[in-house]
Amino acid sequence: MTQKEETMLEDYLPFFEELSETDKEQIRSHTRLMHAEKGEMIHKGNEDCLGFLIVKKGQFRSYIISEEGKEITVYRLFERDMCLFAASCIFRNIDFDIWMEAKEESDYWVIDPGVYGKLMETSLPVMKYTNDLMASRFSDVMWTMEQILSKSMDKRLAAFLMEEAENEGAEEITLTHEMAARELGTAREVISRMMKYFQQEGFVAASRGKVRILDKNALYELAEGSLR
Amino acid sequence: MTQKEETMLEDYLPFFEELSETDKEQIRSHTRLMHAEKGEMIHKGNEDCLGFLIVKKGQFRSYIISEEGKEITVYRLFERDMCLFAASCIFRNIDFDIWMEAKEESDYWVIDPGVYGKLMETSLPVMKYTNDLMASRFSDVMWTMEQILSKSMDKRLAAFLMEEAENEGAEEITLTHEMAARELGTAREVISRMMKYFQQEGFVAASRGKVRILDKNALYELAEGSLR
DNA sequence: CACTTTCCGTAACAAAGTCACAAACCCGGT
DNA sequence: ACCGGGTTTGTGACTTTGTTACGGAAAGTG
Repeated sequence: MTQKEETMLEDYLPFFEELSETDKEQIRSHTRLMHAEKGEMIHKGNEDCLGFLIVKKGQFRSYIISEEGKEITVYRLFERDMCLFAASCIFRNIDFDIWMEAKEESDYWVIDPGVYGKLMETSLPVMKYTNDLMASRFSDVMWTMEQILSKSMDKRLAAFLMEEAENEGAEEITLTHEMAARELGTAREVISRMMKYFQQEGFVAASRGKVRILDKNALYELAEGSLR
Repeated sequence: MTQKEETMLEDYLPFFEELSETDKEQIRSHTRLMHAEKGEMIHKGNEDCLGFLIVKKGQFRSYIISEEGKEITVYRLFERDMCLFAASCIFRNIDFDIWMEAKEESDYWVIDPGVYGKLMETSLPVMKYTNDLMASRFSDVMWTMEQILSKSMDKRLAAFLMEEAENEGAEEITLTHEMAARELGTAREVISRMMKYFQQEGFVAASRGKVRILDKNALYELAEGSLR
């Protein structure tokens, strides 16, 4: 790892300055900078215990998956976001499996779970930060839960399309019906039907694997209350 | 608060022995023993900041509620369980509203949120315990999410009925269709339809506000994979 | 008992999920 | 350019779940 990268890692960790010099060194020497291609899975349920994760560049989606293979995204990670659940082995009370996939080409740091765990057990600022992070993800999941509970699929899809356009910084987004279904925890056919409706109404134009947003306002009105 | 109650509170808090004498005294003097009648709501979304909660006796359900009034239970609290979310004001990253209701006549302690918050900020064991607790509730919620995502309503209802029977320690449980619907996040009519089916199949016998389990094995088979 | 409230049953319809299959599209190889 | 195989989308038929709108039965109250 180069000096430049080290410096940046420190910037990304809010508690870094509060650590002792030995702890800082521990982190520096047990952090890997990694790279993921678009679509690459970096964490698969309980198959591994990767470590504490910091997004340097790019975007990830965290999702759960049922035995039958049905997926739903529970939260997203963007630049500077961090996640504990790829290191669930260091938390004895966590017994769910989460999957993580790069939404685009991404760079991320991984702090060794053993090192982070030990640090957490001995440093109040780190433990506090960990707690804040957990609370933050908790809120994400609760938000998702509320959406599932109370919003109809057309509203959720409209919100999702707007977010994707926002993320990509373009009117046209790269997205198959299958992908949207996985995000929202529904079936591909349901998305197809709604896309057909959205097209008929002139909200979007679609071609294979692409969706172009035509009427932002109409989608916005539909999505009302489902936007973060 | 009598000597006897104080002694018991200490038994319920795993980190108590690790505290300084002044911190112990802080907790002792800022904890109230409270009582709730069956059906009583002890926490309503963001209306209050009750404090850190410890169940002494009884049972609570924590649920979320949509704008339209649709509810779903996200986790339960039993004897010795604790909960942070009635003190969400001390966590800046928590921005969801949770409601809590006594499922039966219950006794519980409430530690003042300010005192708990301060203690947490200064004591590593308390912060660690808080973190464990958060992780534990997180797991509960993720479990609920998976159920919603992948289990059909009949399986979820079967599982719920068996749990209720387990909790009450009896074959006959006190439960209206409305109550079951609120637990599972569905509509009363859906429960009615399924109860009718369960009765026709001879799984249960029902009368107004009561359900008696007749065929435990059949329900168990249905519920397979939806039992905690 | 009459009256009110709560609980349950049900029909009719809408939304969403499942299953099955076919058509359209894209890409690489010839 | 054409062919072939994989991927993506379209669609119909059907099931399950959610919604709306009732009415009636059961329990509680004065």
